Amino acid sequence: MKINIYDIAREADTSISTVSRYLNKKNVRPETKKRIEEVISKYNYRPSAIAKGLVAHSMKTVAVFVVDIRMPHYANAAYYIDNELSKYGYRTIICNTMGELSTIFKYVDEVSSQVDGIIFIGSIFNEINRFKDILQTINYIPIVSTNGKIDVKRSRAIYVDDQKGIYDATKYLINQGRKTICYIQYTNNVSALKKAEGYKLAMAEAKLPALVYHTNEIFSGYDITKNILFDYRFVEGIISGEDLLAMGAIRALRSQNIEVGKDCAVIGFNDSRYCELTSPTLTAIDNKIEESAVAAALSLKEMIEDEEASLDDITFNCELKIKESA
Amino acid sequence: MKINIYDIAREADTSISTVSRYLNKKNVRPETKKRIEEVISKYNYRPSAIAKGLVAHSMKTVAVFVVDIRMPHYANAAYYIDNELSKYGYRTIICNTMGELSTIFKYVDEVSSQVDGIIFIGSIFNEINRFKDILQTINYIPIVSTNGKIDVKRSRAIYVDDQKGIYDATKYLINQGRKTICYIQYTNNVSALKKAEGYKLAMAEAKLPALVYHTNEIFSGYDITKNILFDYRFVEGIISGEDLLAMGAIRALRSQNIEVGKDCAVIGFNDSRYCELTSPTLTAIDNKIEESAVAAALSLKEMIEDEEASLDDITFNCELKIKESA
DNA sequence: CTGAAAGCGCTAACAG
DNA sequence: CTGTTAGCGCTTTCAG
Repeated sequence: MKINIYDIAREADTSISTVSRYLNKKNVRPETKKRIEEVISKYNYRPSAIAKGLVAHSMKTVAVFVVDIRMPHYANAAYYIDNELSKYGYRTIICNTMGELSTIFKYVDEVSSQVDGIIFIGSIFNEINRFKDILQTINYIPIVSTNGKIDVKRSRAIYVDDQKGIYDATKYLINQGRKTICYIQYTNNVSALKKAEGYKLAMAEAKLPALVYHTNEIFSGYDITKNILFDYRFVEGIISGEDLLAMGAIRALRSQNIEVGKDCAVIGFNDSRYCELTSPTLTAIDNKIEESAVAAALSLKEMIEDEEASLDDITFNCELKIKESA
Repeated sequence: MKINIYDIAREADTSISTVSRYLNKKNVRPETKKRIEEVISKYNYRPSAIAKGLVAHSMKTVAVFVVDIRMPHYANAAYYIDNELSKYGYRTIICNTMGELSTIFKYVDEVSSQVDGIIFIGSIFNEINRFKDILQTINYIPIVSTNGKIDVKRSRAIYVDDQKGIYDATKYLINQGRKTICYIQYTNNVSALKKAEGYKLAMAEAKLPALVYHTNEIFSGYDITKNILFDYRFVEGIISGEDLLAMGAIRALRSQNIEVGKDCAVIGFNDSRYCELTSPTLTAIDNKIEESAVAAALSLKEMIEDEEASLDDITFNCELKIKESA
């Protein structure tokens, strides 16, 4: 039932090398070629990618590590990476780690002997650097990471300057004359801290108090904003490290009949397409997911195919995308 | 640099079979075991998954075909599938097809010789049935599909009764005394048509006119609703085949100061968590993504591991999740 | 408990 | 242009 190259060769009355040559588009005498083609299409034979992989030392597969593919940022990154790499014949294995070290370890262990390279999306994966044995197991395979750098031989980092993005956005609100501006911080990972830092910096420069609210639940924007309103009834601006939190904030503000964009400005982070769906539409910091994902994909491909590929850091800048909420 | 089982055996002064046994947790004399362990951890050796795969005829990998991982429905499905299957040591390859036949073919061709099974998410993949040679290439591998059935030997279908879901939702609005109820249809695939059918059925039973608006752009809810309002200024209900469209509808309605949930009810489809983010929150039809995805994953696993596994269809029913918009 | 050897399905010299 | 043969790195009999 499962047919292999020997079966094809036998039935086409030739040798496996000739079949292999045919498969790899090398020269084969027309008559022989015809016979091979017939047998192949008769059985709809497909050469085993695994056997091929064993010879080539490559399955043409990469692993993409994310926290949770359900979150827009990761879904987008995974999409653009897959889209780019599939052009070159690479397949993408998704690893949902939920940010848990044990899960990360498990996946790294499983895929490291199977993939040509790994992309880590998000600063959380910096945690890996604390574990020497994990670093060891991926020490010689090409690694690309966004917003962080993995400490192995062949590692390249793609940075997006989140901190400056938030800093600029905060400035933007301050320049509108707003004073009571709150920041909603999501999680405590490196990126989250940097973002909050951007906010604090801008506020400090304007001699305004930093009002940071913290959450680990991405859909809690509504609830957090309730707290904000309890503390600061006349809040003039809310900036958040995640679009979804900002969307929740808009809902909370509107439920109190606070005019979003006027009484209180709201700014999100990511500029996912969901920003179009709130009323008013959400002004957000575009952190260049597509650009950075494509850069990650291309970098990884180069590192896989060229031992000498550049390992220089790449940095992108955020861009504030003004819409209705600020 | 890249070390293999021979290297380990040599340095541990034993044979590769013994190393292999150790690797597969079979009995090995304690002293030998100790030596092997030392060498393995010295080099941080990981057995090649590819070579293993060649012997086992399995890479413990499945492919999940979606239209676009960026859409919540697919991201959720992929998440739950990966989550379930990873418990059993399977990895998930994501194939973003954008619903294009050529892309579907390309991916099927590439992965069919590499994966243990395939899951197709969404009725669009019914299209495959029109192409005999594609069916041929996956004829013997386990296939699970949602909202559709692939015509191959080892195929199992998971259905969610979308039509009834929409029918019930429409009824729900009708029972509220609403008469001018519009439906926004997304794409023309089998599921989309069935959903629209559910709406039409309910409207017909109530002797109300079916008002169907059509779009192929998932973020066009706002624009479509502008059209609806142009045609029916006093529309009393909008039902949509996708949450995102309904979210856009809410925005359009509110921009016209139409009270959503009272003047005009809005119902979405999927009941993704984004429904919590609009104001008012979106009432939506829960089409049981988690349940069906888990069922798909489990079914596929069974089919992979047991030649005789059940191939009976599985059907889930939708559930209307009432929130503020209806 | 252990080692030798065959084999998984393919590619790539090498000799013809 | 073609066939033989030796791997690729494992697992799995089969003897011992």
